[in-house]
Amino acid sequence: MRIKKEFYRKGTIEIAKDLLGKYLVTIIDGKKTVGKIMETEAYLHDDPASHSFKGKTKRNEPMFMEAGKCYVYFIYGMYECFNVVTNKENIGEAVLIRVLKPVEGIDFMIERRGKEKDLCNGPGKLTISMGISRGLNGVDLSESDEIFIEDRGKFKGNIIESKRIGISKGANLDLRFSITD
DNA sequence: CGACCGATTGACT
DNA sequence: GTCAATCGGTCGG
Repeated sequence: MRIKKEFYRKGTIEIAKDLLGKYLVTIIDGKKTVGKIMETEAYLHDDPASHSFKGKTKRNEPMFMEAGKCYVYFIYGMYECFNVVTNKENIGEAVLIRVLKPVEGIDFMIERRGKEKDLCNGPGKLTISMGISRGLNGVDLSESDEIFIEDRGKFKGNIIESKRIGISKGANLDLRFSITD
């Protein structure tokens, strides 16, 4: 069932861990796709690597909205990355979804990606496969019919903590969380 | 206004 | 392993 608003009212790191094993669902253009969340990364307000570090701007404004909203940003001129906004309004924190395991609508993912491999194993890839774009910025995950997260229960396993990758600024804190299948 | 650069990816050595 | 692609946000003049 769909995760309720209360889920997002916890600490950012706790949410980053709790999102593992949950299912991200999008219904864009009537095409339903579902992916199991396999890897996340936490971005905190006092973190030099976070977009929110230097305060609110036009770009990162969704990060400062209430918990449970979407933050989608455009990066490197060609990719978009999907985040779940956390913490209270006016505190810019979020959890980046890095890796999904395709579960439903795989044909739609292949159609959007134009290839059959590597559909969701990276933050820029999963947004393409799931049909996520900047138009979803500020959308509430507990209310939208286009994008939401489901808890299908049953996940049990070890959470692996590791250093974040692909960033130049900031300490290599253990803010990256993943599970195996 | 111009210059720089990024929470990435894919192609290539 | 290396590196170019590509463009909106941000910052300095």
